[in-house]
Amino acid sequence: MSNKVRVRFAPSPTGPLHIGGVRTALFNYLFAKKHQGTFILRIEDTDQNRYVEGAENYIIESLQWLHLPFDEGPTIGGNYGPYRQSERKDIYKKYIDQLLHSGNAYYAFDTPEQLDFHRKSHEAKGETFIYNWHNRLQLENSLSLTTEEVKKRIDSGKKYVIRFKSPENETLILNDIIRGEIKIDTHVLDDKILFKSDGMPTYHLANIVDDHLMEISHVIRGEEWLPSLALHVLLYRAFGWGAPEFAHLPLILKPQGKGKLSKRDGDKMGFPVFPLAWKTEESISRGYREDGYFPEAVVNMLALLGWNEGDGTEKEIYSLEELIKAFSLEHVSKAGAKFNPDKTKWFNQQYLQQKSDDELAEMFQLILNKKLENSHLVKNDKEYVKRVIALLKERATFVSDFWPLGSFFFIAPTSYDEKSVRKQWKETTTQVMKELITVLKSAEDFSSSSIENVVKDWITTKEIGFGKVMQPLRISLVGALQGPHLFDIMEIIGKDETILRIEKAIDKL
RNA sequence: GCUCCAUUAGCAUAGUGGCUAGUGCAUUCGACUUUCCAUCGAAAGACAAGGGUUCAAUUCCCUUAUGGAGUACCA
Repeated sequence: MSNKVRVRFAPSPTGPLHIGGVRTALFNYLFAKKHQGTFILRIEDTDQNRYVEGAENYIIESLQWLHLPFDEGPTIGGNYGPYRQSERKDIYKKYIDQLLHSGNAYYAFDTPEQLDFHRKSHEAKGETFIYNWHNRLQLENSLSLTTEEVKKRIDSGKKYVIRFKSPENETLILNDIIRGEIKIDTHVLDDKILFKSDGMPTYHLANIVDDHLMEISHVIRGEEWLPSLALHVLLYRAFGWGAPEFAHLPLILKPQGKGKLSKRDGDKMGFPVFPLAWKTEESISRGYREDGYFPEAVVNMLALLGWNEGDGTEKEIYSLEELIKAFSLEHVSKAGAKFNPDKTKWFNQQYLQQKSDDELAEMFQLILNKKLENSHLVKNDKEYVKRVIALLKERATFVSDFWPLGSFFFIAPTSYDEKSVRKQWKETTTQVMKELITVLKSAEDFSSSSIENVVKDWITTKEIGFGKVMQPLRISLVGALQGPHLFDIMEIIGKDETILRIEKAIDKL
């Protein structure tokens, strides 16, 4: 085995990729790139019953969207292929035979019904049924049956599985990069099924064989695999292979309460748990991409879920390149990381602030085109859009925010916020607004600062009071008491439009 | 039940055998803006409990509590 870093992300194509899976992919990617290693995508489709059409494409598209390209994998190939386990069936056959011959595995004929019966009856007595050294001789397998009987059963086409013969009494010391040493007694291990009766290997066998053949140097996976680590290490030993190093990532926990993050949490609290939207006949699950998140923000958020650069750094915004540089498995925390949808939004906001007005204008234009079917103001004036964005940017989190934040730059208000009107539009207001129109009409220079001077002078000399002018004016132009600096708005929409809107407000209110 | 893993403020985390335990989000209050927005400033808030080891423990060890994961012919 070479000492080059080779890691794999090995999802099952059973549906859309969960955000936890994406984080696992990300950590694998970061670790690989940090060490100039290879990032491999391997599709673990040994369970034919759970296979979902389109899931593999979904996985690949997700990685593409997040800019986490794999170096080897399905569709692009590599020197260690094939990269779908369903296409590696013959390989597993060969290796399970090896285990059978060396006495590390055995045939078992117990039917699912029989096993189920055992489990149930044990449960009734408050015990757990474990298929291992303490009872394997009482069950139907090639250890308890005669050689002839075993042969007879196999020849007659009776279904069987192949189980691992786990050692009876031994204390294993396992090593995890994140957790350190883990001790486990083999007498509590059960004889896991390695080969299913449908001729496919289970995850346990397939992942060891593939990791070995693909020369995987580090296995970085979710914490849910920790209980299987002993089995896997034992398997490497049974094959006589050196084992890769292991790192088990902490779980991603739901925002409130306990337990790991599930799709339901997202639905309930209104945030996506998938990178991309996923449509089935029954429902649509939202995705970060469709919800308007930037891939960089999602990556950044995910990277900080269970990892921190350490050394008291206060840095939170990392580009992918910076993450690669800073990442290390030693700084991955052991405790589960609670998912925080608000923080995710915050990251998106940070990234939005970093983008240029130009870039944002281009993205916003797409939304604008749909909204502005019959606007009299502007349709495709990029400069205009850019000026608007410059004003709105700092209060936006998503590109889609620009519309609710600043639709009045494109369409005159069609209605006025009732509460604001009630509070700010007094009887005298109409008269004040009429005078204001005269003042504005006289303004030659309609730039923000110069209108501001003119209006302020007028207010002071007439002793009207700022609020009495500015608030109704805002209502006239915006339709509500919100938006950026009023004089900036006036400059952008222009003199004519400004006066038009005030007249309209006087008329309507 | 059994096995394994975890536990710093509401949340995410940093950090250390010994001075006031650092940061971000959220919260509260101020400033600015006559916008319950944004920005800026400030405040409040934590080492799960008990026992050791030690001159000294949030930091090392044990127990308890709490939580999580696994316990499938699923991955």
